[in-house]
Amino acid sequence: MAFQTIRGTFDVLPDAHDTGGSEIPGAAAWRWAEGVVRGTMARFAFQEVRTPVLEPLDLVARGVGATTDIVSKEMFVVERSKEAYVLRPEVTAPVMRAYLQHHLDQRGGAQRLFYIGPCFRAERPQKGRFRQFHQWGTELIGSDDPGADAETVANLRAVYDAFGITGTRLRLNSIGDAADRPAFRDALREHFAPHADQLSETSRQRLDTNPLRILDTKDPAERALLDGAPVLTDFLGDAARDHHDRVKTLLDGLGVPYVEDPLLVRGLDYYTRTVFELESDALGAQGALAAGGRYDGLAQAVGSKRPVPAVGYAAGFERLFIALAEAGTTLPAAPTPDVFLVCLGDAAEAAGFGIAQALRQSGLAVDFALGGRSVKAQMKAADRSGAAHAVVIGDDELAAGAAQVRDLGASEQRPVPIAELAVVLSAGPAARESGPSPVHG
RNA sequence: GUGGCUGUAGCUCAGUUGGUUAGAGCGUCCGGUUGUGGUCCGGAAGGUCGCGGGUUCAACCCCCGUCAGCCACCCCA
Repeated sequence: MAFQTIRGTFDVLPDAHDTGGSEIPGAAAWRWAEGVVRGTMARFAFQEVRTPVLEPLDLVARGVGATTDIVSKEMFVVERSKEAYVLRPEVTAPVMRAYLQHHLDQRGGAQRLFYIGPCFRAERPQKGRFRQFHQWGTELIGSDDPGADAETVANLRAVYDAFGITGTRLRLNSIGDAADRPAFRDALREHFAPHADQLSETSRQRLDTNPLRILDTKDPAERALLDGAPVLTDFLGDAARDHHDRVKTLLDGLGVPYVEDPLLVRGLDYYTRTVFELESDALGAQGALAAGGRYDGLAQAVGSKRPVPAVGYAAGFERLFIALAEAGTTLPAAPTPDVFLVCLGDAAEAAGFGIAQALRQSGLAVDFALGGRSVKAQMKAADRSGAAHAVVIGDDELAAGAAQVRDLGASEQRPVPIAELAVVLSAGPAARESGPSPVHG
């Protein structure tokens, strides 16, 4: 085997396969999952946008934040003609870029947008963590109303409900407005400074660059220092506090469950006020299924003259599939043809192409073996294809003008005039459109 | 980026204290007389034992490096 997928990437094949630990669902499962997402988005009146995989490096650096891990060490940078591009590590900054570039505010009102697509981060691969991974997410741009936050969270929950995934926990917090942050940062620094020697090297750096990040440390020793540390909630300005309260009231009214977590912060710089994360205990270290929040500061960070309030979330397909597997959900298998054509001899094979074409034009999915294999081999292939019927054509059938139609399930066959094949075969179980549904168990 | 574990046919795995033609099951292909599958029987193809060095008369087995996967950390979806 000469070439292989590069580290942390994978192929999607007709059937599921695994990379050694992570099960990669087949293409039909991906299509189905994307369809479930699209269905939910439609019900929330979110509309799709598709942005390039390649974006200007500066957009990401300024949008996501230069001190973040993503920008400082996980970007795939592409250089060409002195321009620096990156394979997008997330899609929020690109969508905001598109919103500003195309003046989507001129469509009127807040824009309810969603996306589905690949992202790239040069992290060390693990189960549920790839270098090319796939996300869907929403961006509700142009509204500072708490209702926008509530809609976003409600949408997130609705998607996972549609997938039948239970046992998740939605953590919610407010990190306040940019103006609230300095006082809190100072308070944090004051709190940690005396214990700097007990902090890890990275935390000590963060004390300088981004003290909020120390809050979500998992280091037990550092967690101990969190006792008595200043609480973000106490530093919220009136506007942010009121906003947060109204978001919670709306979610309570909707019956959307969440838990408040004053230690929840986000790794990306653009967040303001509302932040949340959906996690599952079933996923091990990759517990985060989805995360998001409000990012009122992003637009200006990427060059807008006016502030543009917005809120959204991003969710990972790879982790969704792990959660679906944990839930015992059966994913759709590759589609099967309706008919498998078995041709004996050159004349029959020549006629077979015409018959296949006619059946296909009538809407049937038709497969057949190329290259004149033995009847036995062709029948075996027909069986394996999953087709409901095999249509056998040989010299006898051509002479009689009638093919043998074999019901592969019942093992019965009868002659059918070639001209009537399309009608007869279409009369069967032709509910192929919607495809199989997953079974929850 | 750090640490640990793993790496033999398409898949799941065997492979004796290093010993000379590396095996099995499943799968694939062909066949079991002239045109019929899912069972059965027979046969075949398929492996530079992840890759590269080293030790040795001799290495899939030992040593070093490297790549990849997995797990944890970090971080994140």
